[in-house]
Amino acid sequence: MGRGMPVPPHSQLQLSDTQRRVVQHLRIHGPTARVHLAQALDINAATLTRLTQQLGVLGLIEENPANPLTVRGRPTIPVAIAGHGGWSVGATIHPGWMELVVIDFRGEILFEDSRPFAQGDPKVFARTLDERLRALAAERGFMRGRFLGLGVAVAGYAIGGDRNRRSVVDWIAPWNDIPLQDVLEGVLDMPVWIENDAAAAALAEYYRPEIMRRHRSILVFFLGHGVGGGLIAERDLFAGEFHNAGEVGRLFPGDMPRPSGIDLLATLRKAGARADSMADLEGLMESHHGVFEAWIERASAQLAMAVHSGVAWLDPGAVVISGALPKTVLAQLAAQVDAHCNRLFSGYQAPVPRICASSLGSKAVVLGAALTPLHDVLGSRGGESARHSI
Amino acid sequence: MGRGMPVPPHSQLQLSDTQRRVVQHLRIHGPTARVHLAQALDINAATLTRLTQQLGVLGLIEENPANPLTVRGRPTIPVAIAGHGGWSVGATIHPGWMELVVIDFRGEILFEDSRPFAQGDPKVFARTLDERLRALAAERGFMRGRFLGLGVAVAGYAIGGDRNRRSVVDWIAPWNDIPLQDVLEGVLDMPVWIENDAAAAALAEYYRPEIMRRHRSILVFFLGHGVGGGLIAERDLFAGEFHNAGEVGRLFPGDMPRPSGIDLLATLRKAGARADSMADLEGLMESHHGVFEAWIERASAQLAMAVHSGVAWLDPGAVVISGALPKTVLAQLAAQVDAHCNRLFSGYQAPVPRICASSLGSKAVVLGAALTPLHDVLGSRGGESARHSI
DNA sequence: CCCATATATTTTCATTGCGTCAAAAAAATG
DNA sequence: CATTTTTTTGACGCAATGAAAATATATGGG
Repeated sequence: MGRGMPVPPHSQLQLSDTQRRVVQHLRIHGPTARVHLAQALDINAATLTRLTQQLGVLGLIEENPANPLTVRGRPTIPVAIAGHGGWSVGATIHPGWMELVVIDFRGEILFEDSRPFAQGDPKVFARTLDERLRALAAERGFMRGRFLGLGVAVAGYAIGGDRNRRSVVDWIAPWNDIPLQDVLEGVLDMPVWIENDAAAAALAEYYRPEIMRRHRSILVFFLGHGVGGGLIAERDLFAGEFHNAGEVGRLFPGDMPRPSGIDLLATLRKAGARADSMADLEGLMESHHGVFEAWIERASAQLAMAVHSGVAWLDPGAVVISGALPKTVLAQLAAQVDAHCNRLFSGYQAPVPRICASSLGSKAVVLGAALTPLHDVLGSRGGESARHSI
Repeated sequence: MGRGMPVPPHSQLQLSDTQRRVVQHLRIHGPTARVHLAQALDINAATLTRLTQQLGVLGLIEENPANPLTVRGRPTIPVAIAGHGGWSVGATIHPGWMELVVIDFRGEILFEDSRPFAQGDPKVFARTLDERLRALAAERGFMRGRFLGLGVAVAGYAIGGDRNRRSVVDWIAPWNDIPLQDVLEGVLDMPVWIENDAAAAALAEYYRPEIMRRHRSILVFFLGHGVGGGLIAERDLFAGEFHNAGEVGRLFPGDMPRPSGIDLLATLRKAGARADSMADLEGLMESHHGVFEAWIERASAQLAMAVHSGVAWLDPGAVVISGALPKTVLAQLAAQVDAHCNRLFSGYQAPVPRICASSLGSKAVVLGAALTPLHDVLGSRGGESARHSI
């Protein structure tokens, strides 16, 4: 796996269909010997050698230490997604602060940071990010040319079928209805992807090996400031005709409380607790056990409705309940939704999806943001397609 | 567009990616001159000439009569999907009778037939079909080698994630949980596709030019014996992880009346009308106007719920209400569902889907069955992929 | 230790599909 | 008949892939 021609910056990376297939197989099945890759992908061994060489030069894959031997003959050397070939950045904005992660091509988090950010202006956001990245390049050797791009997760839906122009919640009013991709790319010199926060979370949940290995399609809920959904169909993020697939917040009428993190906080406050932010939740669980119980019961009934309809339409392999809530809360929610659904699905011979809780927690959104470039360039069919509207 | 080498039977037809792109463009945009095709598909004019030659030899496309001229120079000759290059068969089974259509590559119905069929046995079904096709070959020159395949629409959901093994309604009990594709292919010597009836209907609705030209994703309801749904995502039939996407019958609890054709019949009978089959509906519309009105009101409220959730999850470009009901009934249903949904979607800046009634009526299912082979071989990405369960 | 055997990987060579270019042919108008 | 535009054809190159031969690296047995 030598080093020949100079490698172009990753921001211009474009893989062929076959190359993408190899990468995707490795991502799903983990380190694999070339023979088995060839077999599984129905690609000639010679072709496969060339493919792995190319991907090696690009820094996308590397050879793993050989397996302990079991048979005679030349031993297999598994190849795997490379850990240090390049990076992707994810960012998202919260009320009053911003979050940032850098991941490698395996999807592992190399660096994470969150800092106060009161200003709404997206240009200031981009400049702050840029600063941070330059500092990181100096401190830890994250070379600029090796960044695939930046994914930004935004809490808001697409307007006019344009994924880059969104109607956003009030605390980031300056982000409303402007061409976010262009604005951010104007400041940062790397490709930018804009994604809905729940959709990003869905991508992150899907990229967990235990999910990806088992399923091709999943449904994800993310309970945070509101409640959102995301949907992976045939291993790809499903956008919908106007880029608003998964906007399940709409399913819960505005005049009733929604099953969201904010709503749990409000419920706790009403019960006399001091709950200002999601970070407080963990600490209140013991003292306000009953309030949590009641809320979980109500929220799970609401979620079960949305799960039920989502499953009927999409027939996913799994449903993941994710969000900025304590893990035990998510787990209880998942269990109760599961119970509700089992009742609804009873007497039905077809396979039904597992309903499970996320283990990523609130990190799902920003991680998913970082995975967006990765997924688009290295994973899904299109590449380039998802970044530009129409 | 000459004729050179002997052409292989269509049952083994396999198009390259580029060939498929050309065919798909023609299907969506109608007859198109080669210059414009080359431009739209970003394919070199020389390459395009070669592609159209190949597709011409295969009998897939043909030259249309030239357009009236507007400018100097050699006039453009539009090419179009050929009408007589080959055929596809669709079949479906109803309580007591079966339905059959033969379509050409444009999707036009060349022949349709329905005949009593009391027996449940799928082998007898296949033999009856085979007989009928042989007779047609003799009478009307439908040569066997020019059949792409047979699509069979079945009212039942897939068991165990196998699209060819289904849990079916009681009046075709012998079809239950057997490998339908194998059984039918054992009798008929052509490739067989098995599809859910509502999914087939969705395909048929999608292939109407006014839909296909405008949208990439749609949601379809089919009201017949029960209620079913089908879903086109990114111009492809979406199957779900276990091949049961669109099973929206589940959304309506079993102990309540569902918004189906059967339910309308039952409602009419309860009101004293003599309504034995869907064919009677048309005649009762005047005499039982009030009953229809009331039913439509109730059914549209039920449907609106399912539409609402489907739209929230999938964000389709359009929703089509189809079924074995009189057109005016479907139209009224669509209008009322639309009204309901507009209420639910109000205050939302994103584009919302049109909700419209089908003009295909009960024919949608069998037509969609016939389109299944066409779609899989000539249209969607895979080709071959959808016919075999993983 | 040396050699036959087994298996994985790499190299070499041929084929195919498609893009480019340039030129010719076709079919109209003025 | 000159001009214009589309379509066809031929020559050629490149990139991707497959088939077969060569090479690498192990085991196992004398």
